[in-house]
Order: sequence, then C-alpha cells, then structure tokens
Amino acid sequence: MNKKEKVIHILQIFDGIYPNAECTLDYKSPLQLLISTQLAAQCTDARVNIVAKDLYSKYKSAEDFANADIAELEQDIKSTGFYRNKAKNIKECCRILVDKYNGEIPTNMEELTALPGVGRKTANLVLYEIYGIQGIIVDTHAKRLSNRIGLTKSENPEKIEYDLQKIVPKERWADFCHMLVSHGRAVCKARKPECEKCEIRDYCSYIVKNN
DNA sequence: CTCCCGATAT
DNA sequence: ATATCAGGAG
Repeated sequence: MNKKEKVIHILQIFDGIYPNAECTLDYKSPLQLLISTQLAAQCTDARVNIVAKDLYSKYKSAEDFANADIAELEQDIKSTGFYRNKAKNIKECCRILVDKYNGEIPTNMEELTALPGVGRKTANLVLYEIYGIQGIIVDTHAKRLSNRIGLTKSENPEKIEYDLQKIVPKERWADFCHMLVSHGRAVCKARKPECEKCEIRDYCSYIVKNN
C-alpha cells in the first residue's frame, strides 16, 4: 500500500473518531488567534486559553498590544513560558500591524512570516482558520505522528509540510493536521504511545520498543 | 545547532 | 528528576 492509500484509510478512520477535530485555541478575532498561536509555542492550548481570557479583556486591539508596557505584558503571559521572547514579539508584531496593515491581519504567507514571532506553523493555522486557505500545519504532533506513521522521514517542519502536501488530498490538508493533533493527544502520545488501542495501527509503521 | 522557559505528566 | 507541551529566531 502506498502512502496516499494509507492516508485515505486513516482519514476515513479519523472521520469516525474525531468528527470535528479543530483548533482548540479560544479566539474571537483574527488578532486573538494570531497572538494565542504565538503564545502556544511549547505550551499547551489549555494553558494558553487560561492566559488569553484575562489578556484579551485587558488588551483589546493591536494598538493596545503595541503600546503595552513590556514588563507588564511579560507578567501577563508569563505562565506560557518563553515569556520574554513572546512579549517582545507580540508587541513588535502588533506595532507592525498598526503601522503597516491598519490593524488587520495579512492574508499571505510572506507577509505573515515576516512578522516577529510568526513562523510557517502559525501562518498556516491563521491562513486556514481566518481565510479558509488550505495548508499543512506542522506542529510537534504533526511532526511526531507523520514520522511514526511513515508519511515522512524528515525532522524538518518545512520538508514535512511539502512531503504531506504530496500525500494528503488538498481539501483535507488542515483537517488532517487537526486530526493528527487530536490523535497525538489521545493515543499517539510523545512519551507513552498506546499502540495496542490505536485505531490506525494497521496503517502505521511505528513499533513500540521494549514491549 | 542553541536558546528561550513555566507548568504538568510520568 | 526528566520529558514534553499545536515554535520561532539567531
């Protein structure tokens, strides 16, 4: 069975067990999604959502973030980790949004990834969630699962993106990634994958060692 | 490649 | 104690 056929089978199974796999970050505007996704680097979505609740009642626009006191913003997002980098990036990012984009969010990869703290993963998620533009969203789960399943042999996120683009039907690109996240959290965990109860084990090339 | 970094599960 | 969490920049 080739990789495309494997993915078709896996998608069919995922459709059954994760019928509405979607972004688990809470947001009420494109700006909130952009910032929450930046905060989500090496942090759980659950933690980001807790921080975001107070954050967005305090800062209501790109201008508010651009004018924020940096030390205060650092404390406001501290529990998400990497808080100095994140605060600096968010403030500068919002300064650019205000000055160059009239407070709106750019609609293409080049302009998005030019923003401080915004890489391809964040850009792909925003492009899909806000504008419906399909993309392979490569986070830690997509990276781990696509390697375990055998869809790529690369550890490089951008290479994984292109590998999966060739294998997954385009209309399911973002969907498939959301489902990899759901499956990564529930079954195919980083530390202790539960292969014995994995619904797609027949289509996976991963073998658990010492078991 | 390294660094950023707190919270949580194991 | 240590690995890991919807990464990005230098």
